[in-house]
Amino acid sequence: MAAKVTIADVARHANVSRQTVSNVLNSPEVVKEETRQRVLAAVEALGYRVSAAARQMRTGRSRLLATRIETTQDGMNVFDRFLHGLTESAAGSGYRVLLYTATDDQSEIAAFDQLLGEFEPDGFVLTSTHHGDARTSWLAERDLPFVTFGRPWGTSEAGHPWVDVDGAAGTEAATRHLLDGGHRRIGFLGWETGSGVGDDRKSGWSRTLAAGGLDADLALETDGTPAQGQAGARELVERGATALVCVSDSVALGALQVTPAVVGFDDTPVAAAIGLTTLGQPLAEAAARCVELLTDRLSGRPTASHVLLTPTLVIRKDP
Amino acid sequence: MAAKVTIADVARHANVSRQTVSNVLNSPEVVKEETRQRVLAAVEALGYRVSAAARQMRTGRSRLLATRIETTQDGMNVFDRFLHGLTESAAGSGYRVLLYTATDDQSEIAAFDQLLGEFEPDGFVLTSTHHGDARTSWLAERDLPFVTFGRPWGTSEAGHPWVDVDGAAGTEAATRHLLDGGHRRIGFLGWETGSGVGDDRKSGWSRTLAAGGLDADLALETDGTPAQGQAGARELVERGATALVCVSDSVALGALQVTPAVVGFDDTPVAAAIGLTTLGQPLAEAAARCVELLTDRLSGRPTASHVLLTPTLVIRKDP
DNA sequence: TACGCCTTTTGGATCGATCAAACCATTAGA
DNA sequence: TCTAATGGTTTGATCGATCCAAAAGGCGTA
Repeated sequence: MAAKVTIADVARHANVSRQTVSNVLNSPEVVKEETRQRVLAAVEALGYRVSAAARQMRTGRSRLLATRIETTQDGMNVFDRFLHGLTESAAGSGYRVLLYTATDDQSEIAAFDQLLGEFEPDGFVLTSTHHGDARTSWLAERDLPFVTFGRPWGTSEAGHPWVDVDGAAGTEAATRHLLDGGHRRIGFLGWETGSGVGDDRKSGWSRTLAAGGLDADLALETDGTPAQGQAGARELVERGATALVCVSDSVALGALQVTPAVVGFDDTPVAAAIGLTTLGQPLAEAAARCVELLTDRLSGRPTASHVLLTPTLVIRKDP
Repeated sequence: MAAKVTIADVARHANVSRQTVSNVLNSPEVVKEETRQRVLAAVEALGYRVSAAARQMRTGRSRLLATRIETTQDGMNVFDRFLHGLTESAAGSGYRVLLYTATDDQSEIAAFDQLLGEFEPDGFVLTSTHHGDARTSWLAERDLPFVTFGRPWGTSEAGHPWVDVDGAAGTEAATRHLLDGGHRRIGFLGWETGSGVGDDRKSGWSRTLAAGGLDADLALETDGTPAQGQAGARELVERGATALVCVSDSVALGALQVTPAVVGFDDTPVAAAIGLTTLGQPLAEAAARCVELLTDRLSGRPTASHVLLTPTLVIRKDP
């Protein structure tokens, strides 16, 4: 294994001092162009890379972003694609993604505490925000940099930057698509009331029907499984529904057993595989925006307070 | 934000020297029990945690494991569950998982090089091994610690530790299950020859039929999509097949449009959602074994050369 | 009492990068 | 001519944990 190349080696090779090398890398504008070139050539020649540990020692910044890797409950989630985008965007800004696991808010806070003591990540990216989220207040109290993918539900205060996908806009597009297809009795299969995401998605459906002068009375709550999706779909169809907007692909999958005019949400692999029309979230962009908000804040640049992205209707069969 | 607690603070609080605190944490056996207790109490009281950066500076070990986050091609993959297990097991051994992205072997090697210079991960976990894998030889040449999830295909040398799931054993179980169900003409839908994983899975099917005195003649290659799965299934059924073993859930999904007696591979969310019988990989255990092999090697303990796990047949409907 | 042996503790040096401040020319201003 | 300012570069000190060599303390034995 090649011996480690330090900043002193580069300095020697370029006939300058350590500090000058450091300046070339961190504040190029204070170094004379000719020297800069010479140092860069030495860096190249020796294959020098800054030691993250040594830099962190001195500056207190680790260039690490921490995020929780979620347990795939029903597996039809979207997190892995988000995580991929996050890793890619972070790398583009010179950051790396560090993973941790947690089972609930409290254990996640414990993970924050431990990570901050050991690896000192510069920031956190939180997912699955929910009502009464203990994590955001814990981080905010300590003035630690973080972004959430998911808006802060419940609290009126927008105390921290967030990125989210506009669920209501999505279901509005879905509902309009079904209306365009000639449907007039369009139902909605949702989650239990109180889930921020679920309520948001439902609102897009109801407001679109209302805008069209139609009753938004065909709605049912489910636990999110295909089984309950199927049962719910059966009931709504009996009550006159000819088409259904669903809160997730998982629910839609069940509904599809009852009627073909179904729109799901999330564009999971399942939807692609079975040809289900659904709403795709711009996950790579969401991840990029998360990194952007966080790194802006970390470098003291003015930070947008939040970003709301619009999902795309992916049409796979005629309703 | 609370000021950082250093080892010197702990030493002062417990009325001992820095070195004694360090000994309590790293070589407890050399410290008198009473002193040990006093130091641990101080650690607890002050909420002290070792600074990973400072330790790494001195010892050269980062307690970081790096792994690539894969792009979900057709999305029906298994990697996210493996990654979750990896993060959890690593944490249990005092390691953290650091992510990077890459598009091919060469860019992954570039990522190795960069990471080794900057964050100095103690080891790598590689997935998706394949014939002529440039990554393993690069790492092996430099004597860097790594494990692969996936056996080294092609090369006879077992030069590095690996963990894999026995695909042949899986398809053998699947084929036997179909035989038990009364089927005698069982087909196989695979990938193109040359894919190590695909050939392995096919071999379990053919050897089981051979052992039962049956011809293993109903086999076709596909590109792995549901579309080709469906086309292939149609052809095999025309040629007399009454049941099909498939190389993946994705292929099985297509085959399912043709005949109900289908077994998939991977137990993806799709399989669970549509009630497909399939082979589940013990991903959490595979991840745990990867961490075990790697940390054994890192601490100089004797290391098993490899681990081969057996998949489980998940029966969801009668063939 | 002196000596050696063993356990436990101590102070200094070190890892590599960056900060703060000093240094050296050279030029502009009084 | 002298001082002040400027641009460009260099020199020590530092971050926190660990390694190293060596000192201090306790105990038993000659």
